[in-house]
Parts: sequence; C-alpha cells; structure tokens
Amino acid sequence: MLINELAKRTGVTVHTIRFYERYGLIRGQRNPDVTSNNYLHYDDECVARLELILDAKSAGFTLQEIGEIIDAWYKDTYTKREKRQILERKIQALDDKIKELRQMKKIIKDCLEEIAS
Amino acid sequence: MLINELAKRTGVTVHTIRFYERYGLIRGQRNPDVTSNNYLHYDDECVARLELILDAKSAGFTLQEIGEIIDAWYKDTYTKREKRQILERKIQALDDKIKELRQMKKIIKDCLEEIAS
DNA sequence: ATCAACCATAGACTATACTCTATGGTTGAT
DNA sequence: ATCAACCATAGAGTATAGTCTATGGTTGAT
Repeated sequence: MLINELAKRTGVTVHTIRFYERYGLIRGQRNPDVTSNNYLHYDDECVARLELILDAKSAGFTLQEIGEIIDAWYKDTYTKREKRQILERKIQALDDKIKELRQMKKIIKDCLEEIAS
Repeated sequence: MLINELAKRTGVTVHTIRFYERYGLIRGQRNPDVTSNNYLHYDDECVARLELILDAKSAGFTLQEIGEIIDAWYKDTYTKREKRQILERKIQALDDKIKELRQMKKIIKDCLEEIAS
C-alpha cells in the first residue's frame, strides 16, 4: 500500500508517518521495477508498527523508547536474551509508572475527602 | 524562605521554580516592609505545591492540567461542587491511563512469550 | 490533454517544558 | 571596603514531537 492508505488504516497522518520514518520507527520499500516514480510501499508490518507506536505513546513512552521496543521486536541482530532483557525493562518501567499513577490517585482522593469534610 | 532554600527543599532548580511561577503554579510574596530589595518569599504551601507538581508530572499530567488541579485545590473562587468535579475528572483520567499502561504491558508480555517459544 | 488527487523532499513553524545566559542589584561575612 | 553568594528580570537556546508549507513530479479518470 502507499502512504495515504497506511494513514487511513492507522489514523496517523501522512506527515506524522513520514516523521516516524525519518526517525527510523518504520520503513517503506521502493519497487525497483518501477522507474517512473519513487513511491514508497508499506506492508502489514508497518501497520502493526504504527499501532504499536500509538499504544506505546498512550502509555507514555517517548519515541526513543518506542524505537528500543521496536528494535527488540523486529531487529534480528539482537539475541533472544537481549530482546528479553530490553522488553522486561520496559515492563518494569510500566509497573513503576502504574505505581506513580496510583500514588497520584491517592493524593487527589485525599484532597477530595478533605473537601467533603 | 527565599527561592534558593525552596529549591534545596524540593529538589526543583531555581530556574524551574521561576518558570513555574511565571506559569502561575506557585507564587512568592514580597515583604512590603523591605524596600532595599525585591526578594520573593516562599512558604510551606509553596513546598507542598512543588511536591504536588512533581507527583503530578510523574503521573503524566501536563503543566496545564497540573494548574487545574492546583486551582481546584487552593483557589477559593470554586465551589466545593466545582472542585469535586474537576478532581473526579482527573481521577478518571488517571484510571484511563492506568488501563492504557496495562494494555501496553500485555502487548509486551505477548511479545516476550513469542520470543520464548 | 487536462486536472484532481496523489507522491516525494526540504525545510520552516509550533507547543510544551524546561534550561541557560546576560545583566545588574543586595546581603552578609571578613 | 570588598567579595562570594545570593536576588531579580529579560530573553535566548534546547529537546521532543509533531505540523505545515513550498515545490515539483506522477497517476489515472474524463
């Protein structure tokens, strides 16, 4: 598919997809048989990557961190051991963040109780 | 206390405190009896506000959102009802975020399982 | 052939949240 | 009196993550 279809499928704008591509999070392929244009083609893996990026961003990861997750996911130069280590660290980061969110929730709840009294 | 002590007590730099003050999140007071300088003085409420800002930032709130929380907390022009409403919305936002974090955790866990197999 | 709708690159612009520099005045210990 | 260590404002600079504009080429339906 071309970039416009990828954008429509994922809800990410064409501009932002290009930005992610420059950043190294996804990569389109040129068809070497076609010389009349230099259009980039995207496959289902690109869709999956963009969906992962969206989820990871919602979870508060930076693009840098998302890049690390994507590398652990797709990059074959990592050993299984290395991949596991990277991803387990990300899970730890998520657990820490959940803890912080719960703490903040408690702070606000305490304030609510103070208001009620 | 002066800004330097506030910085030391909270771990927030003098520069960042001034930035937050310009942003409207905290406010120092000038002593009208002293005319030789224009030093700003900060009290314990400022310490509490900065600690709240740190916690809220860790939870992923923007400064804009933190301003809303602080207003609900300290601003007396809001009714109890209004304060409650604002803070309950923030708790809802935290719950939503926790859900997103758990979802991301599941995604990474699934990936880890795939690697293991 | 033409024209809307697409494709590409390059680079300028924006918002958020700092972070730092420049400049100049004040305080307090020696 | 002097000098390090503070205080203030103003404004420039940085990093992250987009977002938009300019420019020019391609495709496909009419």
